[in-house]
Amino acid sequence: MPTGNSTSRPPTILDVAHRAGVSKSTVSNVIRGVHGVAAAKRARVLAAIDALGYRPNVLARQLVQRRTTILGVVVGDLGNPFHAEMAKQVERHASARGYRTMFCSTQAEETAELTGIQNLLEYRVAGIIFLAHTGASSGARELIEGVVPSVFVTCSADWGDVVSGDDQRGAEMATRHLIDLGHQRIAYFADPTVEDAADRARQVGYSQAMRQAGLSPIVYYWRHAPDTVVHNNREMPVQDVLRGPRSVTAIFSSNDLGAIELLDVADRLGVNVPDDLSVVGFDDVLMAGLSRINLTTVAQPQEELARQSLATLTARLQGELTGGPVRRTVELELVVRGSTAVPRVVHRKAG
Amino acid sequence: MPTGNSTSRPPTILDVAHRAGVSKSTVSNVIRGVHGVAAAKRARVLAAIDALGYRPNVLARQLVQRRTTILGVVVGDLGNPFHAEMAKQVERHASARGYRTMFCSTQAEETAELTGIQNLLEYRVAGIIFLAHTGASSGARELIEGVVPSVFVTCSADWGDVVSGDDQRGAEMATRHLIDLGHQRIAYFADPTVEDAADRARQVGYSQAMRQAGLSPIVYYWRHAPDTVVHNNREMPVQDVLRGPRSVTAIFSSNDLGAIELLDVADRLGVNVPDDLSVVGFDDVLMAGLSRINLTTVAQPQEELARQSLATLTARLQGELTGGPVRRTVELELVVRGSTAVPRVVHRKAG
DNA sequence: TTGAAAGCGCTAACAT
DNA sequence: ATGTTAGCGCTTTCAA
Repeated sequence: MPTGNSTSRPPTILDVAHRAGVSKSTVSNVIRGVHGVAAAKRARVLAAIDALGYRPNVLARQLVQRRTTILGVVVGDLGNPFHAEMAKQVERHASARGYRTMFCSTQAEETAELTGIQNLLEYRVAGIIFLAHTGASSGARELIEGVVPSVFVTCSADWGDVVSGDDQRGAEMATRHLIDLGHQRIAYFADPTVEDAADRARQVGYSQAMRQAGLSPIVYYWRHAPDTVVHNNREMPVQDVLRGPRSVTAIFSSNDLGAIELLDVADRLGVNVPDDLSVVGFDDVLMAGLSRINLTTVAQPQEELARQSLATLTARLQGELTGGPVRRTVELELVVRGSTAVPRVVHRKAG
Repeated sequence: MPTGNSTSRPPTILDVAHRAGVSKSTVSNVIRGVHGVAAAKRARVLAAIDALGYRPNVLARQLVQRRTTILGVVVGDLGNPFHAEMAKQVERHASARGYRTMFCSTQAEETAELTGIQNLLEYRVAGIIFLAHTGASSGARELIEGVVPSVFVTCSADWGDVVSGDDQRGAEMATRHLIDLGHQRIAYFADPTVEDAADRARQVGYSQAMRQAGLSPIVYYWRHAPDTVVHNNREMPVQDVLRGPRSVTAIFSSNDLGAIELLDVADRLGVNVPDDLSVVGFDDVLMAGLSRINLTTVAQPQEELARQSLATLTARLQGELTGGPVRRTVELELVVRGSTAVPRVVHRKAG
């Protein structure tokens, strides 16, 4: 039973050694479980550890070993349910593999990301997992490359390992689903919070599916705040896309949050989903499954993504994986719910 | 410009000293910004630091200082949007005060919490912030008390500082809102993911408001999975509460997630909200504000909660706050949305 | 103002 | 099988 002495400093390995009447190496050997410590001594050491409430100082250990078991996790916005869930899964898998996680939140600001990375590096993290990355400048690369391995999950950089869903294929599935339902005027809505690389891949998948069906892609870049959309470098209100002469019968949003926002706007405008407008999202966040949201979406296997990223990173750390960046892609799945339906052609003609 | 030498070990303070032609103490003085280093030497040191790409090893520093600037954060479930947002705010405020955060996710399991705490302690965290706490045993207390200060945010323990919303008052407001609308059969739904202490306080607020209005409290403990509810130690399907002879006209849920689940069930059963059933939540998570959810709820000021917790913890760390546990309470606010309305008395009578 | 030296708590040779 | 010793990279007296 530990002496609840709150004023004294935490006991060290030396305190244990003294109490057990052995050298500190022996204590160290016991702690690290190295073979070849006499049973009697081992017992005495264990007893001393228990009596003193001794807890090894990981900082000291990792200082001499010159490597930590801390993993840096760069996360964009924990307020975003997709990111939060990814963070959770990453923490879970890291923890299971004996690593601790040090989070650094960037709010998609590059300066925040850069100072965050510096902090992680000062703690000599063993590796860095990017759940978001603003690849605006080469700042991150200059800080990290050749120092610690890093893996980009659901985001991308050409100088590190990448684990992500098959965005292009996912977008194709989503788009084809809408085409198969009979839609022809199908727009792609790019949400600004989606990573550039992912957005591009999804756009490619969308455009290819459209062209293969003889349809022309229409891409909108969404600014949520004033419910405005940018198309061909021109701003216009979202409502003009949902109604009016430029209106579409279906929208594929680059993520669920954008899609849900779209449902909100549609509701306010009296545009009925799915009768007047079909909406498909991307990610399959928890919210999407609520009966009131009921969003058709492309599901990302977050658990699998986290698993793969940790497998990749630990492989690098253990030297099992060497050489240039690898890229792992996991399968996505279309989850059909109630936000998509056959277009109401009659209405179109009448309008 | 740093030499991108990927094979060499990171430069140490000694490398910098050699290159600058000074002693390592001088380098240390420059790094820590202590006054009284000759301008010329300072410049040489700075140049050497830059040339080498030197980055101080925080582990080494904190080993000699015998204290870290790492804060442990015990979080229940990052998949829960309320927890995720709290985690985000806590990270933000910690970071702003120069602390790093080490997360440990517990999934409401005590063993996970306990091993998590041990890990944090091995890293010699300066303090621990609990965003969730299973106070089942005294395990956590035995590990932490007298070792590092800890603050319980939105949860509770009698041996540490507590920062939380005024749960009782919040529950009173919610209940009174329903009473004022004319409801009489108002139930309290306890969601299992809400911390015990918070749940109790909310129940008290609810019960008091009910009794003051001459109404009798009805408390249900909810098991989401099989849509079952426990009342007076007897299990029954939720639908029996929404319809049937035991039905109520309003429900106050101990959190938003439970309330949203309730909306789902109501939708499935064809029970109209708010006409047939008014629902009030607690927390005001992002989802609650979606037009399709539109939940009346008691808002927790998460940013303020995080701010206060960090203020409290850092005050302890700097010795500005000493003595027994303090308890800080922040004001809550009722956000009236579309899930509550005057009860449809006609319907009641007819049913 | 600067440098030398003694640790912080631990691991990992190396002796014994 | 156990103890001795030399660091890990840094801060912090203490002298000079």
